[in-house]
Amino acid sequence: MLTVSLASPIALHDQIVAGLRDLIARGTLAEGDELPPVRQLAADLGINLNTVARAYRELTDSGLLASVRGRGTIVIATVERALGPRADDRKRIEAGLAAAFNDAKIAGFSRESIEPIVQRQLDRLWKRSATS
Amino acid sequence: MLTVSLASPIALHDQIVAGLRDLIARGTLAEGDELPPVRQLAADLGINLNTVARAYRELTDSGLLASVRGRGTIVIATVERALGPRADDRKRIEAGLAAAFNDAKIAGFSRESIEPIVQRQLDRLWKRSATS
DNA sequence: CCGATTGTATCACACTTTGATACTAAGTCA
DNA sequence: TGACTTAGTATCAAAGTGTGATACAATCGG
Repeated sequence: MLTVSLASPIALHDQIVAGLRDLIARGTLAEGDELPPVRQLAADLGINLNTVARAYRELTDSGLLASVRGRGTIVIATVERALGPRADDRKRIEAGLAAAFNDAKIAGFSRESIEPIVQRQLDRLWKRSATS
Repeated sequence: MLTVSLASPIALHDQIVAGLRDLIARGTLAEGDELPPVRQLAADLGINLNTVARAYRELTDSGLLASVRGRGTIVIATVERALGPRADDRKRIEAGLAAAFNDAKIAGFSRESIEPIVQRQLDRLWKRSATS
């Protein structure tokens, strides 16, 4: 359900955050769903419980999760948030896309080769009958 | 031409790398162009020269720049690389796009609202007569 | 109440980032 | 050639960040 890589240059807790956000974004984790306890997920991933706890906390601070000591952690964000995107979100997201596209351009991708990748990503999150 | 933020969670040298890659990707910096000396760019940005040197070195290792002690640093990568993208590049780029799109989905963006943003990013790098 | 389970806080260690400083190589000009 | 400037590089220290070991606190079930 979730994996991390010790060899990755990305910090472990950031990998967990990204993985959980991915599961939430695609609807695998929906509002009210319980997450595994920090100790269990840490054991499954072979890492320290603090690292998982930190990821949970960051997502809690972001308003996606809710943790109660002794009870557990659940998802509280629906996939489409009630109030829609804010200006801050847009800026951050545009920066993320720009970095990825710059990377693609320098790596030698053509527009024709990158567009199908983008379409597949969009289809993955915002379901639409496949174009093929 | 380039700015960095001390407040950003992203490391300074990574900000410089991303900024230079952006300039290269959009063609502002082309093959053969000289980059400012590490001391000058460091002074302009108000940071240490080692930080700039590290960014230059990382891009040199990536094959985008060439540095010669005593002479300077130049761009050696054309925007479209000779051999085209490799499998590693594709994986990394897909991961970057997925993270940005997940972010957008969770932030409440609809597919209709994200698509124009994507199109504008693509137009920015792979010029095409504007659709407007 | 007592124990089990869960998230949280504290502390230590290792690695990374950033900076201060010194060194080395290439060019310039007398 | 030799002195000087300009360029990237190497070395070392300080501060910050990531990860882990351990102990603490809150909740639930018997």
